Amino acid sequence: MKYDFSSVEKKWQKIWDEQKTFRAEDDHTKPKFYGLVEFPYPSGHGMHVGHIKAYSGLEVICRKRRMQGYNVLFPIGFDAYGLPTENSAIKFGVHPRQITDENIVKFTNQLKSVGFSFDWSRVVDTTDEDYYKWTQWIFLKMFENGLVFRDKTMVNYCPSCKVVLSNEDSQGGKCDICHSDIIQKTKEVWYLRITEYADKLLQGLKEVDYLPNIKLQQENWIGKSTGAFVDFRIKEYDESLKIYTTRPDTLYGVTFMVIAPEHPIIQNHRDGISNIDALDEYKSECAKKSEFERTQLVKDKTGVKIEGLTAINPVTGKEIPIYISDYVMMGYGTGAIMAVPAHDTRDYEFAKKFGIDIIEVIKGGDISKEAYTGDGEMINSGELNGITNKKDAIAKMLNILERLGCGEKGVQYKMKDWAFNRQRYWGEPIPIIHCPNCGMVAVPYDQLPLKLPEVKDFKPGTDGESPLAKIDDFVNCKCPKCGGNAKRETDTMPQWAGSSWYFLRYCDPHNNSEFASKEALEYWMPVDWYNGGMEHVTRHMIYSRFWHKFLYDLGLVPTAEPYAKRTAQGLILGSDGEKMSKSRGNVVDPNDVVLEYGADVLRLYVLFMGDYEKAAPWQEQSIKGCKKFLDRVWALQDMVVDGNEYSDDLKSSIHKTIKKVSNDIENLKFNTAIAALMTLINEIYAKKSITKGELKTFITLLNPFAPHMTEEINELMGYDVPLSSTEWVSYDEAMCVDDTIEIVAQINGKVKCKAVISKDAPNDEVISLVKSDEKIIEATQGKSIVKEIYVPGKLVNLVVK
RNA sequence: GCGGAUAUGGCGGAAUUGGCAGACGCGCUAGAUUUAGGUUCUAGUGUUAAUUCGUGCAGGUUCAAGUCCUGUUAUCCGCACCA
Repeated sequence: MKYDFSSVEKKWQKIWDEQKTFRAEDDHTKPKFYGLVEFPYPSGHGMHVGHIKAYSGLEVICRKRRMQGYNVLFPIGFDAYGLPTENSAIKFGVHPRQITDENIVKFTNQLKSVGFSFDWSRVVDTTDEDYYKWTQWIFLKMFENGLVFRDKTMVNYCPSCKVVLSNEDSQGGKCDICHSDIIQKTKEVWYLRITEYADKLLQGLKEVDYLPNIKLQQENWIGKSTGAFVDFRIKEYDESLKIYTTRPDTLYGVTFMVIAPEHPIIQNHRDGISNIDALDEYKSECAKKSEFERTQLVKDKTGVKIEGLTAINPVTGKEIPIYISDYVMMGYGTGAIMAVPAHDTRDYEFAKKFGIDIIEVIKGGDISKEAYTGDGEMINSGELNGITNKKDAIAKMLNILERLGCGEKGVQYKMKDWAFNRQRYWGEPIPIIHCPNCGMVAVPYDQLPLKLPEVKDFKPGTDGESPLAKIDDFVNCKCPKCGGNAKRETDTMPQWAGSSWYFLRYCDPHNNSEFASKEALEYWMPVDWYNGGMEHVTRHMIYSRFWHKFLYDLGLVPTAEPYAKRTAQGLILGSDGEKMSKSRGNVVDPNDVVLEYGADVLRLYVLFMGDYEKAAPWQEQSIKGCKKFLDRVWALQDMVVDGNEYSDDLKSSIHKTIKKVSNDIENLKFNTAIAALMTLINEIYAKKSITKGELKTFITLLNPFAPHMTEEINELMGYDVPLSSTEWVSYDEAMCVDDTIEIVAQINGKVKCKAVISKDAPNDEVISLVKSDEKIIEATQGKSIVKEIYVPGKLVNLVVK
């Protein structure tokens, strides 16, 4: 009987849909498991095989958890605000709402066609009024609590199109649309004070189970550094220039200072600077580069010396020049640095180019050739001379600075506050009103959601305004405080907003009075296991942890951390080994695979193709192996003999397979779990028969991977209870241990022969057995055995001379 | 430049974490079945004349290294020159 995957898969998908098989239960007394995958952005291209791989991992784990008796919440939704939708709306003149709805339908059908066991009653759509009402609500709570502020920033601006552009749309300093030169323009924008949570975000990592490299990336992103703030007196004025350094120990080696071109001290003393024109020109040249580009142009340091401002090194009392250069950023530290050319590569390059003194203060390198950044004995450093330990040197210097009253210990974070706005239509409107009398006023909570108004033209407004700015009905309003005429904020929130709390909404998605009820949150939170892409472990995860921690501080969520565990899957590359992309033309559409091979084969293949956590290229040929395997599983039905027991010659293998599959699934080692099932089926084929009980175990183990076929076999075997409600199989540890073991005999580490021994044979017996082997005798002839090593159950190694 | 990773047969990848390198799958070879092709089944398949050599490259530690250490090269991903 040939397997008709198409009709069988449709049959079971219909049953799951109609019987709501995978709904999370509201019974809060059962043990729960909350498995979360990153919800997709419903793009017009439809799903990507990468989505299938990303979801298949936790899919297998969630199906297994249900079989283990857990009440499982495995939700899905759509992160639907974003530029691509808006751009196609502009291009085709269709409302983004319509495009989004169409795409969501498309994605839903595709996800269902793969048979994912999502709880479809809890779908969340970030662009839904009932959802973004609460996104705005949380934003207002942050506003109330002083975490929202306005400040200036530099944005990529196209003077020809008169719009603000993203970094992506302004690569190479050219506008993506009209190809004219981008300039950096100052604009006042919204910020969320995420830096206030920097330390909490860092500390919180101690209590969660994330992969070590994920933790490391988050730590590096937060980037806590301890150092010192030091004040350098300006000779010409009664003021000082504050810098931040992580290496206060090198203060004696400071021979110049560098400040960011935008540093306010220049504006404050324009009259006293003789070469102000040159500085202005340099500054405007820098304005053409984005911050990222500034980081790229490391090859050649540029800068201009400020004529008219001289700093004084607080410890040596020497006068030192001040330069402006774009390798110093206004956005980190104080926008000014003390330069120690002998011990900092960037400062070294700069000093070489401008002919500035280089003073060695740490022994160990050759500063005539390059900067020495290692440790060593302090020299040329007054009181610090002779200290060899960096920590001690820093401590001593901090003492000196304190005594001189010109410096103190300081902590800096790389992390910047979160620029929380976009000048675009398709996003959550920021619920703030600008009143000429009262300033910034929150939209009252009872007026939420502040709905996105209907517009005809979604194009960005000119002069960097949002399209909403063109709608008078929306903009003009009354101030909720004083009742006077006021104007609404017209910026919308960035795409990251909606995804910063979606996991909370899943707990109670239809609640109209709260973002989620306390009971639901207390039962379901935290997320037990979150899996997603490596590209989201910094931004999305840090942003959402920040929102969650904020809500925790308000007592609105029960746990300090949202995600108890986080893993990440590797990319699926194209068959050419390159990243899949439209432009390379190597994209695989999961639909095609479902149509040609079936959903079970697709699911199996994405998990079998390689280590789940590593990137692997798509190989059309290899899919056939998975197809063949499932065909062999189907054909097992022709070999069934009666009996619910495991037969003697398969017993041990079955127990071992149960153990391996069970453990491998927990460790995301799906490829080896599947390989173990393949090995077992090879054994069954060699034997040409399988008992009913053995087959039942086999399809139970395979069910999370290939649910359609296994449910069908289960039904054909006459079982009333579907596998989805069947208990996961257990194994007997004693059955996994063999009575006899094969050990290896080595001479000087090279394998010479093998021997089969009983599992509890004493050491002496094993060694003498090995020594009596012909090959060993031959190899040891005329030589003396210097050492005998026996690793129980593994090998014997004889060292001979 | 900084940060994170990766490198094993013709290919995708295994290797219980220092103990038989190449599980499992693809591909390939031969045989069986089939009118033929496909499918399916069976056997073989790193390399070598070898008891040889073999996990990007060069060293080192060890009785024993894909695995640990030092250096190095290449590729991929992320980035905010992080002082």
